[in-house]
Amino acid sequence: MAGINKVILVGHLGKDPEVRHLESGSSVANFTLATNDYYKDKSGTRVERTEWHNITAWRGLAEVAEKYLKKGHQIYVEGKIRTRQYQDKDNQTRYITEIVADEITMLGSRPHGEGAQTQNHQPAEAQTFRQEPEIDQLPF
Amino acid sequence: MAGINKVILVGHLGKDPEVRHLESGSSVANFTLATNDYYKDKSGTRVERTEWHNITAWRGLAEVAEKYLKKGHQIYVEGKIRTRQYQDKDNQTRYITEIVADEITMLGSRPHGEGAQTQNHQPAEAQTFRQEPEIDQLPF
Amino acid sequence: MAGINKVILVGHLGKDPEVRHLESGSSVANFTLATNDYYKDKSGTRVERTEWHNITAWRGLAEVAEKYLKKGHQIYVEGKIRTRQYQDKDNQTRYITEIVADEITMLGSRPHGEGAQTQNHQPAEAQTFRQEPEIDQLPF
Amino acid sequence: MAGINKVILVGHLGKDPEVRHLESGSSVANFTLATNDYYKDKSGTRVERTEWHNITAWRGLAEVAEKYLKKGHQIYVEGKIRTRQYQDKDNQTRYITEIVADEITMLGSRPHGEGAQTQNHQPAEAQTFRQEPEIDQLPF
DNA sequence: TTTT
DNA sequence: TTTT
Repeated sequence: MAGINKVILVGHLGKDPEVRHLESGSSVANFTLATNDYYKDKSGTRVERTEWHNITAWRGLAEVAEKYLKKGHQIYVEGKIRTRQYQDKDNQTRYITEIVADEITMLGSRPHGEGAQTQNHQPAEAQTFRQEPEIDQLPF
Repeated sequence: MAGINKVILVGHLGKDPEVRHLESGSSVANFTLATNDYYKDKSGTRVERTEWHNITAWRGLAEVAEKYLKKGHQIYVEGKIRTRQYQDKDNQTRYITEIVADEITMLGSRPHGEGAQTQNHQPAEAQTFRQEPEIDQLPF
Repeated sequence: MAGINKVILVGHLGKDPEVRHLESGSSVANFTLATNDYYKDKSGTRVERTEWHNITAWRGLAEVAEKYLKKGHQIYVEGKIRTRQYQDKDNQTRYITEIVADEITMLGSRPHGEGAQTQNHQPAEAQTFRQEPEIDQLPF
Repeated sequence: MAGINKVILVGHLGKDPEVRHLESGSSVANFTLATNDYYKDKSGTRVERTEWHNITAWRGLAEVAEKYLKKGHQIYVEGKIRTRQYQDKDNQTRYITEIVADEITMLGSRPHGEGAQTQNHQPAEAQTFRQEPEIDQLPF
C-alpha cells in the first residue's frame, strides 16, 4: 500500500551548496537549511531552537541550486525524508537523514536601496523550481 | 526569523507504540511508521522502497497512541523534524532524527463482514487527535 | 515572484467520478470529496462539520479516477486551489473554487472477511498516482 | 471518520488586512493573498497565472494581521478551506471559498541599505504566529 | 518492523 | 453527496 512522505521547510541556507557532477552525468547538490522555532518554557522565558536539515537536490534542481542559491538565502523546500546508512571510519553502521528536494522556491525579494544586490540576496528572477521526473523517479 | 518545519506522513505502524510515563507527569510514545514508495528503474522494473520513520508523541497524543494505535494500523501524521544527539555506548556523539507528532488521524474504516474487528483494524470511533499546546510549546 | 499554492486533503468521495473525454484528447474527472471536522462548541457539545471540495483531475489522473475511485472511498489528494469564473444562466459572473489534483493515494485496505470486496472498498492494487507533467504544466 | 483539510500558501498580500472587532469580543481579519504560478503552454510561451485567495484570520491571528501585515508583504499561511453560503442582493444563494488561517509566518527580511524600512517590508521582529485553540476549536 |  |  502506497504512502505519503512529504516535508515542507522554510529556512535559510547555512552555507553555499556543494555540487558534484557524477560520472553518470547526473548532478547532485548538498546544503544545510536552518529552520528556527521559538517557544516559551515553563518559566515563561523565550527559547529559540534551530533545527538543521541536510538537503539533497538532484539533476535539474542541483543545477538550479548551484546557480542561484547562496548561504543566507531564505527558501521554501518541498521534498521527502530519506535515511541512508553508511559505514563510518571504524566500519560501524551509521545513519544519516536527509531531505531529498522535489521543489525549491526562492523567497524574499531584491532590496531596492543602496546596499542592495549584496551576496546574500536573491536575484530578481527568483522563482519556483521543480524536479522534473526522470526514468528512475516515475511513480509507476 | 521564524521558519517552517513540517512533515506529513501516511503509513503503517511497524510495531505497537511504546509509552513511557515520565516522573514529570508527562507521557511520551514512540513507534515506527513505514511509508512505501514505488518507482520504475531505468530498465523499467518496478522497485519498492520503504522508508522507516521514528515517531514521537507527547502528552495527550501519547495517551491516544497508547490507547488506539496498534502495529499495522494506517495513520496520517503531521509533525516536525527534530534531530537529537546522544552519546553511544562508546561515548561517541550520535544523531537520531525523529518526527515529533502534532496531529494523528486514523485512516481506513472498520471492515463490515466476518473477520472484522481483528487486531489490525481501527476502532469505529477513530478520528483526528491534535496535540494541545502546553506551556512549553506556545509559539510566543 | 513565484509562490506556493498547495492543498492536502484526506476524505471520502461523495459520488463516483464523472469523466469527460475532451476533443483535444485530454480527459478530465470531477468528483466531490468530504472532509469531516469535529470540535466542541462553547457549551461543550460535540459539533460535526463536513466540508465539501470539488476535485478536478486531468489526463492520467482522470483515467485513474475513472478506473479505481468510487463513491465512499477514502483517499489522500494533493493539489492546488483554482478559482474559475463563469457566466450563470442569468449571464451573471459567478465563481467556483476547485482543487486541481496533482497526486491521489487510495487509503485503507481491502477487508479480509466475509462481506469484503464490496463496491465501496479499494482494489488490492491500490496505490499512489501522480500527475505526469505535460507540456502545458512545466514549471518554466 | 475524521479527515484532513490543509492548505499551505506562500504569496503576497493584495491589500492591507481589514479587521473587524465583533460584539462578542472576537476579532476577525480579512485580506487577499496572491500566489503566482508559471508554466509553458503548448507553443512554449511562458504564461503567468495569479491565483487570489481570500484569507480569514480570527482572534489572536487577526490582531497580528492588523499589527504587522501590509499590502505587498510576502507571507506563509497554513489553514483550512471553508466554503460559506450567503444570500446575495437578489436573495440568491451564493458560495464563497475562504482559507481560515491557523498559522502565519512573515517571510523575507529587512533590507539593509538606504531605502530600507519602507512600507512594504516586514519588521525585524517578524516571526511565526499560530492560532491558539479556543473553546470552540478544540478537536475533541 | 508495516502495507499491497 | 462521504464517513463514523
